Amino acid sequence: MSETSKSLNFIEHIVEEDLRNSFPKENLRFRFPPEPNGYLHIGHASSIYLNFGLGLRYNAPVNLRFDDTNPAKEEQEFVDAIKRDVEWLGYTWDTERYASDYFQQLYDWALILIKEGKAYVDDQSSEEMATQKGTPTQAGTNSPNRNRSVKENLALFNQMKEGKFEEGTHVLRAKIDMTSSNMLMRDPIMYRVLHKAHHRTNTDWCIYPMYDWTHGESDYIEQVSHSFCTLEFAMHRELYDWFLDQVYDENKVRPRQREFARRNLSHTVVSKRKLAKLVETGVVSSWDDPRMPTISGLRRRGYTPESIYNFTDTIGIAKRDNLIDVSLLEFQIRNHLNKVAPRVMGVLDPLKVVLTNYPEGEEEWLDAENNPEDDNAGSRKVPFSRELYIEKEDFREEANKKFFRLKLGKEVRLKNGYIIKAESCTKDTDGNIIEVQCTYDPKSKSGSGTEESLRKVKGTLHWVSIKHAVEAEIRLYDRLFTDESPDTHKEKDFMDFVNPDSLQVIKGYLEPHLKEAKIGDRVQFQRLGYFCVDPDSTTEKLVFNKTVGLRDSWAKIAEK
RNA sequence: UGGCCCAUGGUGUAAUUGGCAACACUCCGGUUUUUGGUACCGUCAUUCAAGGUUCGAGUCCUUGUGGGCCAACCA
Repeated sequence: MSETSKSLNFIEHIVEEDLRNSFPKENLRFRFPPEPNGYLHIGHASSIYLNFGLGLRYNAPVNLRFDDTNPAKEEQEFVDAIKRDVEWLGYTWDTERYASDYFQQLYDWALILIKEGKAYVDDQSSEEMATQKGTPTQAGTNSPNRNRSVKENLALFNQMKEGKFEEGTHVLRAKIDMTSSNMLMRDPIMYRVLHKAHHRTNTDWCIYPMYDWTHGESDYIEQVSHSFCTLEFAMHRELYDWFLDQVYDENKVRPRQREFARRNLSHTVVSKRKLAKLVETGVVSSWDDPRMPTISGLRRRGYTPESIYNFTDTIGIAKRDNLIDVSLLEFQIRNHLNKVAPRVMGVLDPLKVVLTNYPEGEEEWLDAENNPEDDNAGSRKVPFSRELYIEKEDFREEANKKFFRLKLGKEVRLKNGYIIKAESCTKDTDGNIIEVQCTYDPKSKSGSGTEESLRKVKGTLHWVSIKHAVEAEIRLYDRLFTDESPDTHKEKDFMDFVNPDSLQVIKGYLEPHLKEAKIGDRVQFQRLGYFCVDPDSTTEKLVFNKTVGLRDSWAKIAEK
C-alpha cells in the first residue's frame, strides 16, 4: 500500500491544514463506525480505506467502533462478520469499541442536560410530535411538554429507565429550537423506550440513545479527532456540534465531523437495508452470495483484498454524487489475477473432437506453462489423447476470415499440444454438430522445436482430454440488476430491476490436476476467465465460481 | 416556498491552492503474442451557462441552470 507522492483527496487536505494550523499530530485519531445490522459492502470499503488509510499515513490509531444503539436490528453475527471482513481487507484496528460501552456515560450526561433545562421528557404520540415538527419551509411549534419542571423530567426519565413505560409512550428530547431551518434541530429525540435485549448489554437497559446523541459523544469519549461520515449526514453536523457543546472540556480534543460522498456502484445497490431485502426475499442465497456487492460476497466470488484496495484507491474520496462503473472494479481483479493466477484448461460447453490419425488407446502428457506472467510459476503436465473436448463456439463448418478458430479444412493449434485440421463433422437429427473429426500433425508438438511446430496458425484453442477430464459444477454470474442504477427511480422499486438470470449453473470439464484444488484457490481457465473454488466444493464434487471473464475482443468483433 | 451540499471527457479522480487541464478505466484504431488474454502505441474535454475581478480563472465573486440531501421513537 504505497503512499508515494500521490495527490491528496479533500479530506487529506483538511487534515494537512489542521496540522499546519498546529493541531498536534499525536492527537490524530480516527474510527470506522459500522452499525452491526448487516454485512459490510463495497461502499464501506471506501470508508475503511479512508479511515485506516489516514491511520497508516499519520501513524495514528484507528478504532473499530460498533454503533450499536438499536437492539431491534443488531446482532452478534453481524459484529463477527464485520470484524472478519475488515481483517480480510488487511487492516488492523487499534481498539475494538462499542457505543453500548458508553450507555452509562451517555445517561449521566443526559441527566446533566435535564438539570440544565436542555432536555425534557415528552409523552405525546409520534404523530403529534411529527405534526409539531413543521416542514422544511414551515417552522415547528413547541411541544406542550417542553416546559416541564426539571424535577418532573428527572422523575419521568427515571421511570423510563426503570421500565415503567411502554415502548412509544415516552421519549427524552433535547430542547433546542423548533423554528430552526434544520429539521434535526427541532428538539430531536435523545432516548426512546425499547424493551428489547441488546446483543451486548442484554436487558440492562430499556431506554436506548439515538444516533445523534450517541455518535459525537462516542467520538469525544474516544478522543477521535476527525470523524468521517457520508453526505446524507451533513445536516446532522449542526446537531453533532450542539451535543458536543454540552459536554466539551477545552483541554480535550474536540472531534470534527466531515462528510464525503457514498460510492455508488453501477448495476447494484449499496445499502445494507436493500441488501438485507435481497437476502430476506431469497433473490440471493446469503449475504456472501457471490453476486452480492458485500465484502464477503466479493471474497467468495474470488476478489482479492489487493484488488479491492486498488479499486478504492483509484475511485478516491470526494463530495459529488457518483455512479462508478463496475468496469473499474473488474479491471482491478483482472489486473491482480493476471499476475498471480495459474493458467489451466477447462471446457465449459463441450464439443467432441476425434483425432482420426492419433493411435487409439494412446496418451501422452504435455508440458504446460503455469503462468506466462510469472517466471517462477513453473509448469505442469496435461494429458492428451485421441478424444478431446473443445468449446462448441470454437468450431464452425464455415466462417469468414475473422474467425481465427476451427473450421472445416483449416488448421488451429491446440494450446500446449499439436496443430490439428478439421476434416469433417457429424450432426444429430436436429442438425446440431455433435462431433468433429480432425487430423493432427505429429511433428507440430508445442515446444519440440521442429519446423512444423514453428508454423504459424491462425488460432490457438484450449481443450481437455475426455478420458482424463474431471467434471465440476461451474457457477456463472451476471449483474444482479438490469438497470445501472436500480435504486434511483422515483416511480419504481429497485426490486423491479432484479436480473432473473444472474446465476447460471453448468457442468465443466477440467484438466485432471484440478481435482486437488482447494477452497478459495483462484485460477485462470485459459481464454475464458478467472475462477475460484467455492466453499460448497467437496472432494466428491468440485464447485467453481466465475470471478470475471477475460477481456473479450472477439465478442465485440462477433457482434458486428 | 426554507436550509445545506455538489457541478472537470463515456466513468471515477487530479491539477504545486490564481500559472501549459493530468492519471486510471471504458470505447475506438494499431503493434506484439502458442490465451482474440497480457504488454505496448495512438485517438477521444478549451472544466454546466452568462457575466465580473485579474497580466492570467477549472480554481475567486455574482446570477442562472442542473443534480443531491433535510420532516423514522433507523443509522
